[in-house]
Amino acid sequence: MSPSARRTGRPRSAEADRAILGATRAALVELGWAKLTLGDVAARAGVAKTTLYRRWASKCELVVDAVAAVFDEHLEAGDHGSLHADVEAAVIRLGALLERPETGTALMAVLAEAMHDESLRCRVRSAIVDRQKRLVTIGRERARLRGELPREEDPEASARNADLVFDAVAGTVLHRLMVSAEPVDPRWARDFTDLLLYGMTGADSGGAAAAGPAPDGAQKPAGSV
Amino acid sequence: MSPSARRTGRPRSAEADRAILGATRAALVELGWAKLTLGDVAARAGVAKTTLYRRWASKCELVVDAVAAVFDEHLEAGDHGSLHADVEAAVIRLGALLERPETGTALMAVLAEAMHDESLRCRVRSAIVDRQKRLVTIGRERARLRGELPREEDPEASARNADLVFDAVAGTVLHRLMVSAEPVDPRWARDFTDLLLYGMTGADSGGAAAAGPAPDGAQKPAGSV
DNA sequence: GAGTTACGCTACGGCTCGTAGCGTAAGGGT
DNA sequence: ACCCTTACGCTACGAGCCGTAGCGTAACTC
Repeated sequence: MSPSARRTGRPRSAEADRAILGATRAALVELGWAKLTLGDVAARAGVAKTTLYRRWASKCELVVDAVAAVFDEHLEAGDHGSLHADVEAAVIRLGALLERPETGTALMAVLAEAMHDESLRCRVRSAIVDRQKRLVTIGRERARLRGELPREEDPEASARNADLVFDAVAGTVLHRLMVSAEPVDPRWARDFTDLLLYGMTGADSGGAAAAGPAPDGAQKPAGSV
Repeated sequence: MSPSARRTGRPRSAEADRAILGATRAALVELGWAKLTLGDVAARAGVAKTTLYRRWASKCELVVDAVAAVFDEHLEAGDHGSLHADVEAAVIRLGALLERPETGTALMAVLAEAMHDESLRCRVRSAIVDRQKRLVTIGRERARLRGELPREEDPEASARNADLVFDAVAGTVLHRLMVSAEPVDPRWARDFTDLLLYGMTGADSGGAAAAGPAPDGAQKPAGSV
């Protein structure tokens, strides 16, 4: 089982892997989850159907890997100077990622199927979720060093809060795109970031100005740079 | 097509409808979306497969209706006395709804499929989303009357904010349950409500501390009843 | 070269799909 | 009561995809 156990024999074609995953994404966009057939994927990828079955046991696992590859390409947690800017950038990045027709569709379908398959759920978690969640932890740590967030003594409470923020960011963006079916444009990203940082009571309707929103987008409170 | 056009002939059995929708939910829990077959649903419901096809053109539409029926049973926007209590109650209610294995699974799968089917997306929207969204509008209106939220002159901005809050509430709860796979328990509901109302800077770790802006809603610590 | 593993190809039983055809049940119109 | 209309249950069917097995060949290690 160890990696060295596979030193002998003909190695698996790495190009076949890439072709299959790419074909999976392409087929997903054209056909959708329900009509996606593994035979079709194999044909698009130019490999035999049996080759595909030798590597992935089910449609779900194949799609998870296909999507995870896209997520991995867009993993970054750059420092944008402030908590507000970091959150806003993460929202934009995640939105752009999920706006790809292949990504959102596949993710939703896989998550639905993972409800009945514990191993699949673990696969999703390790391949996608945990990696994204790390970005939240990093961003919060940076904000704490900047003094934008209070120090937290209790590590367990800190983890709870990180999970909460992650669910809030990822879930809201996902819902915006998948359910409400509206784009994650810059204005929405800013509004949402304001909501996340300052809450409904402080961020609504342009914040301080109850008389009307300030279109010039004057930075709301003192928090930003 | 008018309702009066169907006055003649044998009427459709309302009981068959209920049996089919119930059987769909049951099968969904046991088998999941992928393995759910219409033939199986028909058998469980005690109706002929052809009867099922006469009413629903596809698996998606059937499941949408099956889930929408559950959502309809739990639509309420009771006044809990404060914006905080209203939001918290909505989170709990939505969480309980989506915690049912049939509901969450089905919703995710249907949403995934709706990416490729505009008519299906409309069906989901009118059957589920819009009705839930109305609750947000009602709650915000009540909060405005209480003075918990500022008045909003611009109806377009108000609608934008309502959509944002809806995406935040529904999306975060959905993500918590489907992706993070953790329960919506009372503590989480309270933490999330705090986040929504007072923001990351004000709600974290129970302190209005540090550098964050002081939320004008000073009732936060005493908020939990 | 011998051994090992992956690949492409073909073929197959099994299952589900969605539809068609038929006879029957349950209402409305006169 | 009688027809008309529509829905129902049942059976059967072609079509498509699934997932596997078997075979010969290709690629790489020792």
